[in-house]
Amino acid sequence: MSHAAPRRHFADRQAVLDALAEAGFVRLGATLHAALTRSESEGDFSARVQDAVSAYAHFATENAALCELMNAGKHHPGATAVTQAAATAFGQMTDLIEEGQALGELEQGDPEQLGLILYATVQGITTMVNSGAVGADQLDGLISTAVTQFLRGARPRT
Amino acid sequence: MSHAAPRRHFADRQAVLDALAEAGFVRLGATLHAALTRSESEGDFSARVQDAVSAYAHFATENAALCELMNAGKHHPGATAVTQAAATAFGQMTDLIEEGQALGELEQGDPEQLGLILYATVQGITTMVNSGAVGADQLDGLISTAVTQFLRGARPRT
DNA sequence: CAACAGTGTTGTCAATGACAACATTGGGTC
DNA sequence: GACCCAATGTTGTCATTGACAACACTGTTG
Repeated sequence: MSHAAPRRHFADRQAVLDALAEAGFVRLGATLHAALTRSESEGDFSARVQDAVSAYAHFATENAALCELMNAGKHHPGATAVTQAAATAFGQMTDLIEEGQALGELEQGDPEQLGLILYATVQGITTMVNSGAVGADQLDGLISTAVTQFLRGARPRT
Repeated sequence: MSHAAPRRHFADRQAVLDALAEAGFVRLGATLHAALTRSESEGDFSARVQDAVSAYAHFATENAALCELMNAGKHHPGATAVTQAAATAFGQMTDLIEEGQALGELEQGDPEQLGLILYATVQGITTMVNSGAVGADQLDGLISTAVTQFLRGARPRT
């Protein structure tokens, strides 16, 4: 391969990064899907959330650079493929929240907002692990505590 | 100024970024301090947390590029100044958590871990706002909901 | 004064992202 | 089968950028 060959397939550097980010979101979506399918009719709701979030967290720490790309959001304006892949992955979070609401485990309210908060929490934790601000050995404990507290905090008031 | 002048003061590009990140953490620390001092003996604990977190969130969205630098963690190995400035800023979160524990508003447990989760949540939300994944108009609502749920989720079990 | 530390200046280098011009190839059309 | 065209790859060049060396100026200090 010559140094200029990629130009045939990608307009510029950013296009390459966009494609990588898109692929990353697809893989992340698949990872989440696998985690959610695995625990489908087994385990209670909180275990399902723990599994999904844990899967996300490990994906994020095992693909640190990729995740940086994904959440950097420096995509080409109009890079719909990236946005769409992200939305698909994220949609599973929203679905999970709706599931919890239907089960009476989570309070009513915009599922997107709840999902966003959970997603953001995981993302924040993994970012700190990836940046070295927090030791990787703390990841599982943090995630588990965060999810537990999220579930408690979003539980319907009796 | 000539193009090479900065080299007299910074070993390389990364050193410049490190210095910027450090200054950012100092400013963030000051912002947090101001928010916490302002509400010192006025308003209940949850209002104090809301204020502090809101201050952080706005700092992060108004200084998006700076915050990216700060949490990127690509600092020179041994850039203690950055790490220390970050710890100072972060320490205020921990202090606030301890305050809540003393007031009986938060459950006992490692205050660092609780603070980390709160910090990470805010960080995750602001990252998504900064990347455009979430509209800036949703920031306040998300932060407020997140803090409320955090406080509920970390409340001592009666 | 003389030496020196601190700072600024010019000039150059290697790496990198972007680009143009040309070559190869394989499938489709007449 | 001859021809054409689109897809892909190649070489070469350019501007930008981070890094660096060599030299110049200035103020302080012995």
